[in-house]
Amino acid sequence: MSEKQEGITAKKNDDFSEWYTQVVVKGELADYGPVQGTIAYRPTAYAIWESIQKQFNDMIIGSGHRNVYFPLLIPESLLTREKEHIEGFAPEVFWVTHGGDNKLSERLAVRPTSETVIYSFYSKWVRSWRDLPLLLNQWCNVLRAEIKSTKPFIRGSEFLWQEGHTVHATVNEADEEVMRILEYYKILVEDYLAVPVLIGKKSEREKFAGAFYTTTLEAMMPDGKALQAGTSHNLGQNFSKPFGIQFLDQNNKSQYAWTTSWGVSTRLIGALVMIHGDDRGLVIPPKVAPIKAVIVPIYKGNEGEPVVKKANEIKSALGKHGIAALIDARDDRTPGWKFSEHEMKGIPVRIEIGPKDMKEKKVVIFRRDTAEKKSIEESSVAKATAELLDDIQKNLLVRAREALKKQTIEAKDYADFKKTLEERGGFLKCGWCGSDKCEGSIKEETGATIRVIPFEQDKKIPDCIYCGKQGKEIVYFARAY
RNA sequence: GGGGACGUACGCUAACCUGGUAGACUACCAGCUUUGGGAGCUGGUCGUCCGAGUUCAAAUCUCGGCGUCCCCA
Repeated sequence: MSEKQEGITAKKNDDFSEWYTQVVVKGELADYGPVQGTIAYRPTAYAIWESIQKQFNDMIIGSGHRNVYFPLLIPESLLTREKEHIEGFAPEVFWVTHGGDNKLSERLAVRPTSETVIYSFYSKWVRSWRDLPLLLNQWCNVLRAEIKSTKPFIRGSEFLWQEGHTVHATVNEADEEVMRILEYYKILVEDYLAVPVLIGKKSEREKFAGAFYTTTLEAMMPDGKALQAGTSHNLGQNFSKPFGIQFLDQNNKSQYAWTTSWGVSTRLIGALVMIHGDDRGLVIPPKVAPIKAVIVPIYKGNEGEPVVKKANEIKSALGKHGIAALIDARDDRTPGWKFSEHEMKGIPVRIEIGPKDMKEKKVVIFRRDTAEKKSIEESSVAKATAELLDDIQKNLLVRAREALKKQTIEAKDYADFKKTLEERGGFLKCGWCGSDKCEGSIKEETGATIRVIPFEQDKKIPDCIYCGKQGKEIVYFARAY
């Protein structure tokens, strides 16, 4: 492959960070904005996001949730009402202080998350046990001032997400909701994005600011750093009390409600780029790819017409199977150029049709994940493409699972823990005594934090990796994005 | 949170040290020729991150801001 500058020049294994930036920018997913940490989501990235929205909406609407929209601006007095919550978010809140030239009497926060503003409504809307559960979700943007190390999709000052906010009569119902959503997230992330995750709880130190407890999905990136792919929180009565979300139960007794919140963001796009991309560029999992196949007609001089006509026939054959395809019949680009470009942009399947194929009634079909090409009967192209798309989707998840397995390492002792973390990163599986002190010391000494306390615990719990006392739980430590 | 490197056209880069007409490649536009792994010829368009200072003169020197990347925590 030539080293032309418009291609991806960084290697994924040599310079991961530079490689990621090139794939995102040159693959035309995003472009940097004029304000730090902001990006434009270009058509391919936005289409992937819409695909995520569709899948997740189908799941939550099916289970009785409804979509809504709440205000962007939150008065300071409201944002600061729950103490732990504001302490967690204070450093990254953007404040609106002026309307035109006039200084506002109260500062307004641009939402970093919407619990507080939403609960100001919920306190009015929830009156009776008959109003519960209240199951609402919104798709919106949020802003968090990120001063250092921003990365497109992974960490930015503005991102898109969904935030679900539900109210329940009992803690059990809230628990069930938290787990239901976590399960939906797992399906979304693994079955659609082909990104395997570990699921479990966060430690007290790492939980959402103000939460009773937080559950999480954690993915592992090829450079050995963990990425939080989504979270689902049980907020207990921590918010219902300061915000006055109360209802009268069947016994005419006033009760504080139990609330949950949960979200996934456009960060998921970053995860799929990091996990599936290669030295040629993006690899988009077929289920979320806006264009599943690109057809490249190849011809000499004035022989193009029958080839382009054939390409159109193939496109409509694919269309009948529900496969969105694009014909690239530009005559100012050579086939090789087109191949490189579509590979860089991650289109899962390419179909090449030229004079040789026309004679034999065949086409060449190429799969992006393994870069394999083969010649097939033209009459079977739709079926073959559908099968190939399925196979690519499966293969991406299998490959990613293997990588996750290799990057999940049992630490023998603390020296081994530090050595492994330093050399290759990954999830370090070990015992933990449950003390915040050990967790904090490890973070200070190594930069690693408890990413997840898995729900599925082994029978035998090893001693704490740090203090050597009786282990309470098995946990996974990692450095994280 | 700490440290380092760097900002010149879409991109990559030269001129910077030693102040004096910003140049190459690529991309882009037009035309012609081309098409099975980043095609050729001819012509053309586009640039010194922002602000202040020093100077007759600033891409170049000084200060500040903004931005990007890397390493460590």
